[in-house]
Amino acid sequence: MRDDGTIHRTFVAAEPRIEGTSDPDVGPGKQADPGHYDCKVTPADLATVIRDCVATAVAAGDFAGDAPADVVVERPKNPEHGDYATNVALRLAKPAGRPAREVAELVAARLRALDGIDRVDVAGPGFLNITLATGTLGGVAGEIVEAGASFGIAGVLVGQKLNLEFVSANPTGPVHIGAVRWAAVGDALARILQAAGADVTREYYFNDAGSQIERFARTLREVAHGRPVPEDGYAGTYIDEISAAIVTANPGLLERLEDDQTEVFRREGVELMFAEIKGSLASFGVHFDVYFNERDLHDQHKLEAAIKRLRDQGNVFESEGATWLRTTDYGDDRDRVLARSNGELTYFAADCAYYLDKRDRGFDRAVIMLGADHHGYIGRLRAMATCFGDDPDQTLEILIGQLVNLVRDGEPLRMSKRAGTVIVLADLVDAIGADAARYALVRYSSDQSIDIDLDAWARKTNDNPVYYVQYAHARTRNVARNAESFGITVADALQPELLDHAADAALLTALGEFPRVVATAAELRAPHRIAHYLENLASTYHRWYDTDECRVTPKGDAEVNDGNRARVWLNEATHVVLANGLRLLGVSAPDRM
RNA sequence: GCCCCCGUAGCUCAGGGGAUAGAGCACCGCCCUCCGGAGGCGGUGGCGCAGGUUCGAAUCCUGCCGGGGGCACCA
Repeated sequence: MRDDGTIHRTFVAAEPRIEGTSDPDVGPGKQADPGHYDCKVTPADLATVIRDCVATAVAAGDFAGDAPADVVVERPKNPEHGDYATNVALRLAKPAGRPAREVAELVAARLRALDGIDRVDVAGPGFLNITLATGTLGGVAGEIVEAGASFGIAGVLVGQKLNLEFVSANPTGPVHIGAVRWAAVGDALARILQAAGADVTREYYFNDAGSQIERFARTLREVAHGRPVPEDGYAGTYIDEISAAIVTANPGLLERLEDDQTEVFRREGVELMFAEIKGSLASFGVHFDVYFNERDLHDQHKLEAAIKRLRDQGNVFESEGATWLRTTDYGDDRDRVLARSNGELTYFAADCAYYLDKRDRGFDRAVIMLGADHHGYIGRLRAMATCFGDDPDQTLEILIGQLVNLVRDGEPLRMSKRAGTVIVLADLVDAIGADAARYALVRYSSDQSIDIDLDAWARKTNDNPVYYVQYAHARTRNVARNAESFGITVADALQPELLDHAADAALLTALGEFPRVVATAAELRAPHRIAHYLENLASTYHRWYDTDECRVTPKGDAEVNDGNRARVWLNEATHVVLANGLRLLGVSAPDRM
């Protein structure tokens, strides 16, 4: 018997909850007996129910100990192990001072008394394998269809006000491939965090001050005059285009004083570059709530204010004519310069001011996504937060993602700024489309460095995961269209007990996992978990679709029956979850392909 | 030298302490009188090495070995 292709996620009841009990005033530890449960068990609150059962057993003196802080309920890999399984008894055995299987039997006895649970078996070292009553599981389809777009919304992060900073590419060139991963992952993560209940602000830090901008401006000016690109300048066709555009828009510009010219090229060059960056991100489906200008920090003297604040905290010192922050007191491997000996404020000083500004804007936590080449920033940023008097474990979270390479014809694409062969966001979208690009970039753990094979992701075949998932969604819509022509729709009430085939159960339990997958993806900042879940769900759906007993429309010239009418709900529920999941990844869910 | 990430099937990757470690691709054998075969069913095949913690380790800790990236009064 092969695995049903689905994943096994967990339910965790971390907070004591008493929903699902008959008396809201009776806490878990006070229930007299399990008969108090007069409402039906549903998969969604199974963890809570088990937790309460354990508490009841303890209160009744079945065994000693406390209900564990979290009860883990998972979908067993092996279908013979029931619909759900829990290891509570294994965790309870030690404090109870009794064999795990004995404890398991005591908990099982109480679970069996509950309405909605068909069977509870004790297996292996003391696992509880729970089989839900047919109608209990089938009801999931109704809950999902009813919840629609809001199915999957979890509350694990409610009350958290997060600032999520990502991309933040310098406006001295188009968004290059290295930053594109963060555009895709950052945006997906923002969606997932919001689905988990967090208040999320997407922010782009726009480095429009500093020497790299001056180099950019000088390059534009030199190119306009037909002179060679400066040694430390930028190259690429975009430079020629922007330079020419500025000259056209400003007649007589090249006759003005050099410094005046530079200022015009700087201001308008940054403006044009930024418009292009925003445009390419928009074509990628990525939008920011805040574009934060570094220049504003300078103009409003926030760097000086931040340094004063740090000085007041006693963490600033002068040495060799420069002003330093003593970050080594808080784990950094060297102290950091805030103001150089020539009086110029450093980029790090701007980082300090920017962090302080985020905190002053009321964010509980600044989440910053950086490429692996910036991992050295972690130490100094955390130390800086500590220097401000914050606890960086609470207020600062730096997510490091590994690098991405593009591959074509099995060969890595070598990129050279000088040769103008830089691959930018727009090129990637042109090559494989926004859907495939986003999916390819979020499908892998950010801890993993990845090669994106342009040929593979451009293919419209089943070795392309994004098409596999999208096809499954399109298939749900096609089935719905066919069903409608038979008059089979979700307008008819669901009879959950008719969803009684093993394939129905496999699909229902997979669908029911979605909220937990969203919660886990949010907590672990791991969008790729959504992608893997969707691929497994698509597989489970296809298998269900190919099961003759689970047809939505009648086979041949058979009459429409209640089984068909029940299964259109399951088909619809699958559509809802696939669409919701794809939306979290910023990938479209087509009705037809 | 120090720091970060990775090492799981031939390949690309999942597996936040639990039962027989999963999927896709590739390879072999099947399934279109049947809601879209862009699909499904079956088979072959794996945790870098060595210790440690634990009732239980791919998962946590230490050390080694391999691969990738980083260590500015640059931005």
